[in-house]
Amino acid sequence: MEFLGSASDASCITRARRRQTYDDSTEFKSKNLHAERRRRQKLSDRLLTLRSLVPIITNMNKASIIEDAITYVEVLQRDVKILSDQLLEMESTSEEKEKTIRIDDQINNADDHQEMKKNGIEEDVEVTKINGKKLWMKIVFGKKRGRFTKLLEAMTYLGFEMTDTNVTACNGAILVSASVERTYEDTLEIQETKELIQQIIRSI
Amino acid sequence: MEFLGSASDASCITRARRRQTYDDSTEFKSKNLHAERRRRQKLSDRLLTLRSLVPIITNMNKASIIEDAITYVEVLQRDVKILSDQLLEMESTSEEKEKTIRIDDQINNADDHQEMKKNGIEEDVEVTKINGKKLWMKIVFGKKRGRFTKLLEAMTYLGFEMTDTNVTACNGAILVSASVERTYEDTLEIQETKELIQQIIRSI
DNA sequence: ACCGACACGTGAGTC
DNA sequence: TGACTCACGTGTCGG
Repeated sequence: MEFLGSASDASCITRARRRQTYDDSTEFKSKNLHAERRRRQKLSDRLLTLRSLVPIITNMNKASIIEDAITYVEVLQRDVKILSDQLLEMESTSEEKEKTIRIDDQINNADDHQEMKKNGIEEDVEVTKINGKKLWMKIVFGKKRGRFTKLLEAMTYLGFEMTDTNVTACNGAILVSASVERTYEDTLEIQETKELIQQIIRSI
Repeated sequence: MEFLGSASDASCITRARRRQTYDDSTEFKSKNLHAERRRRQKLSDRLLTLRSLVPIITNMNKASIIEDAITYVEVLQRDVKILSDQLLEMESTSEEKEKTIRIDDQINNADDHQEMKKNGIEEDVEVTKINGKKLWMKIVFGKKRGRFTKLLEAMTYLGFEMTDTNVTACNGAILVSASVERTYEDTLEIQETKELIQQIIRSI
């Protein structure tokens, strides 16, 4: 029932200001005094860590800390919702786009590999050397829409210069024979060039 | 200094349990008694609204409420980070995809008539006679996806046999020069052949 | 009976 | 000075 207690330290939230230092020697009071102190300190610590998580702080008050935490939680929840919605939307549109591409692919370059193989023709790339800078190559590949143009583009882009090109299309296959030299490279490795062409064909 | 105060209501957080009802009639104490009551109530309200925002609640304790709020804020922050990262990644990959598609389009089917004409190149078909059964022809036409293949198909279908074909693609145009002879027809009219080729190009 | 959580009233500090 | 916040000690419920 007595009021004057025995509180020595009082760790405040706002600052380390010492307050209400009482005498501890006189009389010992309630048994739950220390427990209550611990409880208060725990709550203050929690409040402090909460405050450390909230970026925007208006006041150092307890109530303000909680208020700021409330608004921050609301902001975070809204952000999560917005972000997940955007992500969902993006995924769906991306899937649609993929689908469109697939359909596009199917419509455009419906590959005649079947027909080609049915007629006993197989893909083939042969490269032989004519001289140091010049190669001759024979390429047989399944007809796809735009595949030859792509091959030309790719080889032009890669610096190949094709001369005396001979192209024939029959039975769902395209045969290309051409002399090739690379513009800005003095040596042309046969195997390397062959693999490059195979890679181009595979990629288109 | 007196302890027995005048607290009538005590809105607890955990439940609406009435506690510590004191007598208000006896004596009036500190002036900040009401202010303190208001402050406590405000803080309790804030804590309650904060609790309403947190989905996972372990205990109804004040400290537990704040603790749960802390962990929840951490989870939300992590979620926001993860989501924004995913979104960013998706956007970049999507942009890459778009870019790929654009490049693909540019390579494939974007009819480059505009670019071709911009570069001073015009469609052209020239046919000259080599000998009775053999012609030489030069064809310049705007690049479209599959146009060359179609040209080859059409000419094969019409019985043309092309030898020494030279194909170049640049600036959105395709130039084809080739020697041509018709398999099962002995005479090849120059003007006729030229018009036929023009018709083929127009039709595709 | 013990222990934890709570609201209370109050003194003390700050602005 | 007054308005405000804070920590304190305490009584009192509930488990």
